[in-house]
Amino acid sequence: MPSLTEAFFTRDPVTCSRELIGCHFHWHGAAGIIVETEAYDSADDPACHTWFRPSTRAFVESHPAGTAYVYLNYGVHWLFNILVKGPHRSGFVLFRALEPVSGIDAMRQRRPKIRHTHQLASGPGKLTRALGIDGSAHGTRILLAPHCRITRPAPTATVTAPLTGPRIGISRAQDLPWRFGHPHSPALSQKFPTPPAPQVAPPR
DNA sequence: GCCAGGATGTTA
DNA sequence: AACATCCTGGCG
Repeated sequence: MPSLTEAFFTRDPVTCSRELIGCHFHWHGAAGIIVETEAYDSADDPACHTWFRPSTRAFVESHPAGTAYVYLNYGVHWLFNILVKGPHRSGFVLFRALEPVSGIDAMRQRRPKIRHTHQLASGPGKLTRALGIDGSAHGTRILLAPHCRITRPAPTATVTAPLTGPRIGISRAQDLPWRFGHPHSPALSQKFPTPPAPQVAPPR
């Protein structure tokens, strides 16, 4: 399976977030399928940290595409993002959920109370806990690090139509459908809204 | 199964 | 004061 390079992240955040669904994320000997992501746009997205944090605007300016942006949320959970810098748009991809594939024993050790495999990383804070990601990854170019790989599946296995919906846990910009999910994955953090009924009756 | 509430650190 | 969350306990 081909590995992503930093070039993947030199496009716009929404495209990157959507195309990451179905890719495999390897971190220090553990790995899983990326089943849920969210896009944040550094220019005009009120939910993006750049909207209200000068330090995050400086981070975007001073780091290349593919840099990890990791921060502590609610004082409790590390959240893992990758910096995206395209010619027209920049921002972040938030990794929200993973379906564990390997290194499951290590994930269980870090999340000892979790019974079901598909609940080990079914949320952005759970994901970082399961993989052992913390603030030490912040600001590093993960795709150049030997312990990190993101691989793309064969074209036949690519998720062509990920689920979409509003982002979770934010109060601003609820109208933007910038959350993406793997259809029918058991490891999503929450259900996606059912898509609107088709406007025209399908042919029979 | 559901929901209310608490823990907790960094930013502004 | 707000916050891109998770877990627990209480209730049915």
